[in-house]
Parts: sequence; C-alpha cells; structure tokens
Amino acid sequence: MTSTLGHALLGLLARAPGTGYDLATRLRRPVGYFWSAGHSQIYPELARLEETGLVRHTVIDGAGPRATKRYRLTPAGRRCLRAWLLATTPDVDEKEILLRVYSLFVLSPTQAAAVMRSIREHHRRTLEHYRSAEAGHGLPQAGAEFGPGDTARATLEWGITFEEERVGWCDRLLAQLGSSAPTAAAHTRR
Amino acid sequence: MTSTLGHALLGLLARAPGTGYDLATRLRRPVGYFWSAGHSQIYPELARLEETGLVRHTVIDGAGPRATKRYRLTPAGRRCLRAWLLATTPDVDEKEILLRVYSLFVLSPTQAAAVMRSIREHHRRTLEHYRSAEAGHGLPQAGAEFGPGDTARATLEWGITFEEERVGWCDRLLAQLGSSAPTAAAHTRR
DNA sequence: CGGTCCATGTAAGATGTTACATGATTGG
DNA sequence: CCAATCATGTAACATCTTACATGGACCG
Repeated sequence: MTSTLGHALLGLLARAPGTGYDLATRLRRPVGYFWSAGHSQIYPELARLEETGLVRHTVIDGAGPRATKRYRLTPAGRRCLRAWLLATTPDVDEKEILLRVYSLFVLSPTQAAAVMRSIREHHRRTLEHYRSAEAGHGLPQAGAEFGPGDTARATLEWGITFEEERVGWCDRLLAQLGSSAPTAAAHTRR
Repeated sequence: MTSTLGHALLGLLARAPGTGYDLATRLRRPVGYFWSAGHSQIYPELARLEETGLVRHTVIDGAGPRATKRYRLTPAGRRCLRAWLLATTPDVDEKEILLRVYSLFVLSPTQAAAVMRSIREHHRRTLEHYRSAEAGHGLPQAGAEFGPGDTARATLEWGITFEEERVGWCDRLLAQLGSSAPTAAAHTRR
C-alpha cells in the first residue's frame, strides 16, 4: 500500500526524527546519491503516512509562515519498514535496492544477511543473463568502422561490469555482517 | 522539445526502421538493460514525432486489427538526434547517458569522442564529490554493531565504485574511438 | 480450443518535476 | 539590500505503469 517514497521517509525517520524540510535535504544527501524527491512530494506523503499511523508529528517552533512539524516514527511505522525490507521482491529496480540497503540497520544482522543474499542472487542472475546475451546471438564483432554494434556492445559491457561490481559489493557487505553464511561458493569467473 | 523517449526512438530507428511493436521489443532488449517504455507510451510518441516531421510511416501488411505501420527516420530526424547528442548537458541522469552512448554511432568518431570526454568529465566530478563526502564530515567508523553508519557507508561506497567503473568505461570507449578512424570524414553512413 | 505472437490504440492512475505562494532570520 | 536558509504548502504539468479493447495467424 505504502509507496517507495513512503518507505524512504520511514527509513530516514528510523535514523532520527525531523521536519519535512529536513527530510528533503537528507534525501538529497546522502540518500540523493542514488535517489531523490522534491518537497512537493514529501509533504503530502508525510500527511498520508500520518493518516495510516506510521508517523506522528509534534509542532515545534521554527521559521516559516506555517507551523513547523517534527515527525517521528511510530512503532507501527517501524514494523511496516521491517516488513517491507523482508518482503520477497519480484523484480526490484535499482533505487529500491539501494534504499533497502540504506535502511537495513533496522533488522537483526541475521535478517539483514538474508536480505543481502537475495539481493546478491538477483544481481547474479541478471549478470548471467547479460553474459549469455554477450556470448549468444550477438553483437557483431568490432570492425574498422565505429558503428551501431560497437555502441550496443558498450552498453552491454557496462551492464556486465555493473552487475559484477554489485555482486562483489553484496559479498563485502555480507562479510561485514559477520555472516558465516556460505554464499553458494564458486562465483564470478570472467 | 522532443522528450527522452523521443530521442530513444530516433536512435532505434537510426539503426533500422520498424513498427511500434518492434520498437517496443527492441527497447526491452538490448536497450532495456538500462531503460524501457511500454507500448502505451511509444505509439503516441511516434505520432508526435511524425507531426514534427522527424519520422515517417508507410503502411505495410501485417497482423492486428488496425493498419501496420513501418516507421523510418527522416533526414530531419537524424539531424535532431545528432543535435541532441552534441548538446551540452547540464546534469544528465543515468538512463540518458547510456542512451546517448547507445546512439553515438550516428556521429563522426571525432564528435563521438568529444561527447565521451564530456561524459567522462561528468563522472569524474561526481566521483570527486563522493570521495570528499567519504573523507569529510563523515559517516562514523565501523564499530562492533551493524548500524545506520554502516548502511550509509555501504551506499556511498557503492556510488564510489560505480563512478570509478564509469570513468574506466569511458576511457576504454575513448581508446576504441581513437584507434578507429582518426580521419574526420565520411561519417554520413546509411 | 486455448495460449502466444503480432499489432495498434485509449484511459486511468501513480509518480516525479517545476512553478507559484508566503514569510522570518541571518550574513555578506 | 540581496541572497540564502529554514519551513510548509498547492497547482500544473510531464512521465510512467497498468488495465481495457480488438482481432488474425499459428502451434500444440
């Protein structure tokens, strides 16, 4: 029911309470390194989250012509965030994956490791797909001229590099999580 | 004036003519590795491109209850695509960068190299920014507990790895462009 | 005879961006 | 005095996703 932006806000509020304005700047940096939203999206979303009982505000004194509202996460909001992180994800997009990782600290290390393993698996599968596309039907081999085949190959190679790095990144995070979890051995050759 | 999707379609048609349906599948794979659009976006966009004179269709026989239309790029469409590729871009997003590279073959190697250098510069600057964020004010160092600092660092490290790889990728493409014809002529293919 | 591929379109809804609107305080 | 920062909201617009609608050909 709750949108991606809603979960992003819950994740930010899980770190510390804040005003809508504050959340907007915290979205720009550091979350903004991979995703952002304008304040015109944030204010209505906070109102919606409050209606659902996931956040709650108290009026504090501050600048601005209207009341300054400090929002904080409710226990129900924290439960909602945890449930979202643990939900089996069909085919998530980039920003959502990074957003999940960003909020992963609300879970126990064991649960966090489980989420990371499923993210790793997702990237590993995509990587396999790209590699078979590269080997398969294929892009014409580079000739003397720089042509459509070269630019198509360039974008595919980018995808391969990207996914390889992502799998490695997942592995590093899993190691940090102190998981003795055996990650399906024998990974990425190339 | 023309949207990103419009330029994507022009880029696809620069490779080969095709129906809307065909363009939709060509967007899914291989372009879809980094960006995609549904047919409900594509059909109206093709109509708009035709109004502007950037594409033109001829009715061919095919399946479906309606007329099957094969679209092809007009000379004006090719000019528009080239102009878009060469336009100085303020702060482009990921999908747009990869889309540019994908269509880069319509430019001369010299022009393509210039575009790649500006893309490289963009990534290098972002990388610098991330690195100073990492060194600077900073994320608390890893403690015994896995906490918000660790997930924030993880996403930042991802950004750094990502941009590093991108710069390297640009360099490899530039090398390929350099070894290809340094002669500025005969780029009017097809 | 049911599913998938071809093929084109419209409509409704969610999400994201840009602009309008207001106003106090602080610093150059 | 001009600009930026804090602070909240609405409105209009662009874009993206999902669903509705139609129908022939071919395969199992």
